[in-house]
Amino acid sequence: MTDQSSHFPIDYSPLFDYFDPFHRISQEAKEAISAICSLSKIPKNKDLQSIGHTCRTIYFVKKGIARIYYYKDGTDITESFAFENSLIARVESLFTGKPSRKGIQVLEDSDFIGISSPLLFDLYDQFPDIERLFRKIFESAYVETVNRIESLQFHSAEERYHALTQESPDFLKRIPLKYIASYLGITQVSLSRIRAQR
Amino acid sequence: MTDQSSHFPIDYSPLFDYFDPFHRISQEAKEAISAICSLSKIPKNKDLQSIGHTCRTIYFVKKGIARIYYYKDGTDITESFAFENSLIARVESLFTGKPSRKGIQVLEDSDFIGISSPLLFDLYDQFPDIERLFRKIFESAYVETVNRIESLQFHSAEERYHALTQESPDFLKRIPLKYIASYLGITQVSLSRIRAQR
DNA sequence: TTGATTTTTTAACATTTGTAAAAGGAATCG
DNA sequence: CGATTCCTTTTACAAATGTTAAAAAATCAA
Repeated sequence: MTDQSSHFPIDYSPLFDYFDPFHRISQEAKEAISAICSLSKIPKNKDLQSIGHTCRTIYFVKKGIARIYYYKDGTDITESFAFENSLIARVESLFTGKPSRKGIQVLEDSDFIGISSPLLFDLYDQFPDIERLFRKIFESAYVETVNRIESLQFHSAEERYHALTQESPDFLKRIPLKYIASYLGITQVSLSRIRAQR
Repeated sequence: MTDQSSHFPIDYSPLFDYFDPFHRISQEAKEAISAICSLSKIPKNKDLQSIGHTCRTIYFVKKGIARIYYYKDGTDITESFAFENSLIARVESLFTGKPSRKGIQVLEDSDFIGISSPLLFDLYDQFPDIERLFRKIFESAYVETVNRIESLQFHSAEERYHALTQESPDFLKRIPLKYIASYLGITQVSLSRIRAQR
């Protein structure tokens, strides 16, 4: 089966292992979350979510890599990447309910656990611990985003590239450089130049 | 009284008017929040919070303007501004509990309502609606930050400047250009050049 | 494997942005 | 008011990054 959602029995343990450090929730709460999840297997280079649709699913990357991208004057720009054991969602659409100009594309054959966001938000009323869990998850994502601004605002492209190679060497091995360039806010040509410097 | 906190009777209505569109809370909840607030009056150019301290207060700007700033290789960089009727906090410290390399400086004689964050987080257990209110406030701030990344990542300095003049003409009237330049991620000289272009 | 396609690098030149220093203006304070 | 200080602009030059096109390298599919 490819490019399909499934309701076959799914192993949710990686998801709950990911949740645990943020906030512990009851077994009952875990079951409530499981009930609003489904598995998606997406082949390399396909879109998990297409440009123009409103984000109503929060994805957990079980296997593979994905990126959020959009077009600016016809050129493809990568906003962010997500690796195994992390969440990915177009938050500006998730939290506003407006259609997103961004899409999510898969860079390797990947498996996702999709959590329905409208159903999740309904669970918040019933399970305050689920609300607290996701509050903490998004607070943490917010902090990462603030740190990223600092990087874009006043580090040179070269500094940003070298920081990336140190923090996540995996990036360079598994992601095409053309995607890394726009993620760093520069062109492919500039990135090649930086790489050639030593 | 200047540069001092006060527990004199404070008019909290602007704060609760600001909260309302995010999430309605009970009168009891409002009183609980009021009980953990205090007023700070800070004169122009002074620091509301200094570099190196851990953020334990969320500020509401009642009057005036403030900015979050830090030093990169000795040069002063503005991360963000806050005007009347908005919140300001160094979230990377607020949510991690670590000391902040950033400070908050006041650009005009200003009045703030300071909300103690440890006491606020305690209220979350007692008042789920307060937790929900702040969850929504920070989700909204998160969305703004994501949009700012897009601006820094793939708009030119000139585009960013013109976007700013359109979105918030007030910026230009009330904030020294040297602070606007670093906020846009460029030097004062570059900003002057852009401004001179027409 | 071969051939086709995609990705990455290189080159040459244009444009943008940075740096340092000086000059002009504006605000502040006694 | 005058003097000082701070802010903004201007100038000249340097460095970084963008643009376009082509070559080289890597990847993919038959």
